[in-house]
Amino acid sequence: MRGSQSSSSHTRQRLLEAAEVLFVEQGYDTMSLRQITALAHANLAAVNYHYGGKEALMHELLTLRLSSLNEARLKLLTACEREWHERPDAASILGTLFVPALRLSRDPAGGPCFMRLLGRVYSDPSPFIRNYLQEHYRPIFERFFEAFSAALPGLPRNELGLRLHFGLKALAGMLAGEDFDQLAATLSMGQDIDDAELLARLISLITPTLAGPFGTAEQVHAIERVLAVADTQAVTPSPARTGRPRRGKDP
Amino acid sequence: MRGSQSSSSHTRQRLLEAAEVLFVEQGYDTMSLRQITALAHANLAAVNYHYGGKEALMHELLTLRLSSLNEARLKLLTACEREWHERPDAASILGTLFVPALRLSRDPAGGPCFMRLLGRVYSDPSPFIRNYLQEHYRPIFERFFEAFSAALPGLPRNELGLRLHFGLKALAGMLAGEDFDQLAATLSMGQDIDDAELLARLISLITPTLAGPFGTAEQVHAIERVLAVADTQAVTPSPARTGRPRRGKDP
DNA sequence: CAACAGTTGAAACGCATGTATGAAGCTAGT
DNA sequence: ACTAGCTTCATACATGCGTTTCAACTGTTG
Repeated sequence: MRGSQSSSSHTRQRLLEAAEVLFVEQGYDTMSLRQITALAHANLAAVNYHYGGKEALMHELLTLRLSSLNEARLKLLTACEREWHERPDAASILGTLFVPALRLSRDPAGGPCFMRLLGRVYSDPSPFIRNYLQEHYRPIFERFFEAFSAALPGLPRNELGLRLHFGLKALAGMLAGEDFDQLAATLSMGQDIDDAELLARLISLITPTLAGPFGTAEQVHAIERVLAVADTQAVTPSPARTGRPRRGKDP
Repeated sequence: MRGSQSSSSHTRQRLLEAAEVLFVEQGYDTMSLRQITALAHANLAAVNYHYGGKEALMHELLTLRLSSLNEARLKLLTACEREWHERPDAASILGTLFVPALRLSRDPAGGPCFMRLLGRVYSDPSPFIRNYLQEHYRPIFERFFEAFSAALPGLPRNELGLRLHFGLKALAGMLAGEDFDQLAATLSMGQDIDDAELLARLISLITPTLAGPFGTAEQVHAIERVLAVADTQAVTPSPARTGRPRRGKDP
């Protein structure tokens, strides 16, 4: 009955690996089944045969990479809340988000470029990826949102949502763009620092956005001075663009 | 010779407006010429006839919307540097970036949803949009980079680039996602505040990222505590996924 | 009126994508 | 050996894209 497909079902694995590489480099929409199957030295139909379609393949990849990460995050947050006698502050909560990610990025089980994958996932514009995250990880997002809310009392919930959205989106954009090692190199500035300090520097980019005051008197004053200078400037007259139709393209 | 095409060359205008709406809502790659021409009640071939292609249409739209903005930004920065007797600090420089944008967003000349357009432009993943920004606005980006560098001495240039990339990308992502008025409503928290305070609050989201210290002792300590808890947790055994091939899709 | 440049219209082209089909190849189990 | 089942292969399909073509239409000009 069975036992035959195990011989060369390495194809399944190679397809997954190829998909991971191409997804990290290009994103979901841009990577094509023909690219994937070519990189995996497999036939075009292989993806549909082994997984049932492009989305199913991606679903498998995402589940493989993200489920253990988010499990670890939840466990870590819960453990910190239980073992400590105080509520975790914002920096600690960010730590429970980043520590598991950093560990997986160095674990072969996390894949060859885990951090860039993470960045892609959180910043990919494709509806399918969006929907996957929405469906699978809204509970854990809400869990961490509540933790942040408890750590930052006095911050209205919509304001907190705004700032979280702001800070984490920026982080995802950076991770997607460049290798994490490169980011780490910039953050460590050539010195040899340990994980705690590295993560602390990364977190220091976000915490001020979360906890910082908004609209200090100094800042308001600075803007008022700029506004005053802007008022002195004449209103730029719109150049009245008048374009003519032209056939074809002009090389 | 002429005079005939002016009768119903409103088509050109309508195409531009439709492209703007669809670009703001979907981005460059996702919006199709068929959508644009349908929304503009024009023929499919109209874009190629009037502009020469999709990219040329977009080029016209971007130039129309962005050239005056960046002109105003440069003028304002230069004016502030000249009129003041001190170098502008980071908040003021951010002000010279945001004040012209805020004005244009309230000026009919800026288009119906200027802020969202701005967000889209700066966060669109399409190579064409990227390339347009790179080619047309690198000088002004470098101009402002130097200004920030002067305002934040002691910050290495690559570290500054990292933080600017971080903060401005996050801002663009937010503007693209939701209407600016909605953002303003959240920032003002229902109260009635003037432009200076509104912009100050917006800027307060970014300045701490730019000027803040990185890796304080407190933060390092917080991370070390999280790392300690993480070490106590057993390494999660990977659930050994064994999937079987399945033909077709399962609805 | 007739000729003409500008504009619109409907249809097709070439290309790339994800998916489906059916024959051929291969590897066991009897 | 041979048959059954899993896997691969080449190929075709339907769809959507940007672009092109050319005929029909429009309003002005000589």
